[in-house]
Amino acid sequence: MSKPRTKIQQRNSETILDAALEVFSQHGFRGATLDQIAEVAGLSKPNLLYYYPSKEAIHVALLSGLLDTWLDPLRAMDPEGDPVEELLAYVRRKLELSRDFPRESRLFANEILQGAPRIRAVIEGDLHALVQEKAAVLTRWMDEGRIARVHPVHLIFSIWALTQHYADFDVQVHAVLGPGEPDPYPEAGRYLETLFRRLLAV
Amino acid sequence: MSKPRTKIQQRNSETILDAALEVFSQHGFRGATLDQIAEVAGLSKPNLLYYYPSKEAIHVALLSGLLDTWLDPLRAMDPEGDPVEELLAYVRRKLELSRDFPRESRLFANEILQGAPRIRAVIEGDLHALVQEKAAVLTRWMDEGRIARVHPVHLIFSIWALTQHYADFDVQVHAVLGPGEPDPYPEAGRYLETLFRRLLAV
DNA sequence: CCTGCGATTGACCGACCGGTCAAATCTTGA
DNA sequence: TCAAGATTTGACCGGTCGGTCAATCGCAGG
Repeated sequence: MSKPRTKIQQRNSETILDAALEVFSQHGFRGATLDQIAEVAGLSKPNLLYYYPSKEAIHVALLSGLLDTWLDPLRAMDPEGDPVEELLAYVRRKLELSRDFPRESRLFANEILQGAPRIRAVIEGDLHALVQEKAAVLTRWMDEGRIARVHPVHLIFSIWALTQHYADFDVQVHAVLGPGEPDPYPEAGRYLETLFRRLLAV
Repeated sequence: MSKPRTKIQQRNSETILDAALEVFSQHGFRGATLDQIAEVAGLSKPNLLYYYPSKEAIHVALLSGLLDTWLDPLRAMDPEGDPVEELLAYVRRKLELSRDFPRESRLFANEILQGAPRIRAVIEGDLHALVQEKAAVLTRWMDEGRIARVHPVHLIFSIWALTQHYADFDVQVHAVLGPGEPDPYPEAGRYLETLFRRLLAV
């Protein structure tokens, strides 16, 4: 768990992780090769393995570093704030993550698609607990009549699904919209705001 | 394009495609191996290549066979039917596809995630045309005041995202819900019906 | 200048990959 | 029955994979 010490170690470790993110998110774990990652990173393959003991170690480092960032917006949902605004802020922040970090989203999607072999424990542990905690907050808001009553966990699922879709299925989104509209995110933001406002209105 | 002729060819071709679906949907194209597929199919590797000329040919056969099935529910949306009921029927049918054919959904997700290298042409052609056609129908319905005005293509995206989520992220869904509720689909169906009824209500 | 250690790499290894091929086996119809 | 074609497979090939290792490079401190 100790962080890199020298400047060179710091820099190369980050370079490798960034290159690995690029390659893993595009080809999946088994589809990615160390040679590809090394080439993108501008390093030799043995040099990669000087900083990380194995291909899997790079992947794990990437995933564990990512999970916190990914869950932060949900953690930030304030139980004492205005329910609709808190939820919409979460939707907005999550959509921004898709727009600004599509590679991270796809890396995560790849991992889950393949049965989450390397992060199942975290998903069944931390993620499960966090969602259940926030679902309780949502249920309280519904009990207080501040948002409409829907299944709280499926509400969270729908936020994930709708926002991540724009990163994970980027190619499809652009192909279906056609070459006319290059950036779908502004319209997506408006659409999702409408959707959740109407869903949650009491 | 000619279909298998003898009974044996028919049976083995299907066996291979089913095994390939199992393996490709779980590991992606590059992550899957012919040996794995052969083992699942109960055939030898050279025997696989007697029926399909290459690994890629199996994958393409799978994808092209799948796309029609996948798009049929959207085609079935009747421009002369009741707007809300037509849309909800589409949502329901799409959710049933996720429940009954999760491997197909994951295969498709894998392909799109990796940039759709093998079906980009179809996506930019047939799929684009079909969605634009149906978007025009939705726009007409909005003009007639029969459903609320939202961006029609993003409406279709949201149906895809919300329904496919339950197949593609199956592991996450089950982990987050916990071992208590084994089948999320009934609740998902109710949730999505509520969501789209409220979104579309005029 | 040298010395010592962190950083880097060319060459290589065994395993596995997609695919080939000749030979063997099975099925069918005259 | 039996020849001919369809089907099946063990053995194998060249290439690529993740990973190793000894040798080298480069730089900071004395």
